[in-house]
Amino acid sequence: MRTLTKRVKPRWRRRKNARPEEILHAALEAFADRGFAATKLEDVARRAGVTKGTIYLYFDSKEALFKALIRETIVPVIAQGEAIAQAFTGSTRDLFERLVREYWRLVGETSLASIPRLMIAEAGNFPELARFYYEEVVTRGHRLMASVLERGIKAGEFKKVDLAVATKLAMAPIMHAVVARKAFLHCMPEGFDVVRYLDTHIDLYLHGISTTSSAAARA
Amino acid sequence: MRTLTKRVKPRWRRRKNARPEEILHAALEAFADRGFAATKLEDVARRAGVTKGTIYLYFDSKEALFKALIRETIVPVIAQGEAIAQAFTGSTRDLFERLVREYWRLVGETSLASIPRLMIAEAGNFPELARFYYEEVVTRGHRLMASVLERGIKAGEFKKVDLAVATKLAMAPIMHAVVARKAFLHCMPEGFDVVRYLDTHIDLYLHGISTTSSAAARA
DNA sequence: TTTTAGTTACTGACCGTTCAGTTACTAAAT
DNA sequence: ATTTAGTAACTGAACGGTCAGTAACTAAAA
Repeated sequence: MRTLTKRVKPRWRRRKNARPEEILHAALEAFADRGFAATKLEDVARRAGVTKGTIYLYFDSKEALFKALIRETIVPVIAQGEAIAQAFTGSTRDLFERLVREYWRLVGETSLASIPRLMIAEAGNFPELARFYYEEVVTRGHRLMASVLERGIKAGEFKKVDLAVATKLAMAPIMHAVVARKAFLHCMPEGFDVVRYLDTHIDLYLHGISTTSSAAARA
Repeated sequence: MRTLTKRVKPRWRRRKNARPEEILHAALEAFADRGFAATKLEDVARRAGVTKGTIYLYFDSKEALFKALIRETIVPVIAQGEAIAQAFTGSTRDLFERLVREYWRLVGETSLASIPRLMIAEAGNFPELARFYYEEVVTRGHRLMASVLERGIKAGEFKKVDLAVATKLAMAPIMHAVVARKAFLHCMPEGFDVVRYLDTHIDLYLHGISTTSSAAARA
């Protein structure tokens, strides 16, 4: 007798608020393992549990979706790093280590790790987006790192180095690990001992930049 | 009076031997600034001075063209590095420096610089190719660098370090410079002083790994 | 009932691939 | 030397599959 009044689960629900985030998350996964051009919006939609048309309710185009993805996901991480540096009271060496590890925790070992690789791959196709990313992520990240190095120099912990170069050299091993690991993880039977890699980088870098020759040993 | 016997420049020439290389070169340029999926074979053909159909006389498909590109261009560079290391007689520090600079000369500042970035971008779409590249370029390059480090350790020049990690840390700044520079050069108003960057990396790295604390200064 | 989030079916452009035809070249025959 | 028959490199247009984007419709919510 439940024929007419039967409360079936509706075939879909209206969830205007949740959709954009879900679609972005799905887009991140899809773009991450196929790249921009090779991923189909239908695939993004399926991962997000909607259909293609729905994506167009929230994003103007595939390109707009990609841009939103880059803009919304990665900038907050930089902001968080800046906040950590702002509030930090310990030695600059410890701050350096803290920031490196935090970056790995927030980006390197999460799905966000795909963003730098995506951006590097697609920079040529989206010049304005590349510009935005370079300004708001790369440059801002470098500024943060440079300010840390400067703090160390002012405190007498670090040698007076060329800030621009020293900054790039501090970031490069981390960024390359993020990017290359994402790309080649399947090809590495031996795995990639990231912890040891980061440990050694921090150790070696601090050893190189520190005024005291012995004190680079980690706490 | 040359109307009938006039030697006009022919619309095209038969140049069976030169074509494959020319097409590969065109493909490198095209793929380099658009990525695999986004470049049209028509564009490759135009750059090579032929038409689309001609490409198919020499390559089975777009994918085959891409694979040939990767295989033929980058492997020789590694081989050359191995030859240099084999023949080298000086100090390991000098060998290290020589190899780093040679890699930059042969790859970093040539059109080959696009290959690592391309491979990183497309690894997900071409698993077997990624495997090939990882085996024949990455691993082989790492083996070369590891052998250099081992040489230094045996000679008492270098500390006894974890070879796998130390190798990756030696390569990472170079690789990242190659990849990121290609991607963001347009966005860098300040430019990228590669010479200084490499100098500092060599200096810092050798300083970190050398047994003698002072001798890292370059000749 | 009205509104609107969401679906479904469709379109049109794009591009990899194919192939019939054309042109450059080669060498045998005159 | 000139003609001519034969070959193979190369062209260009057309085909067909794919997919971003759209419009007509449906059902959930208000």
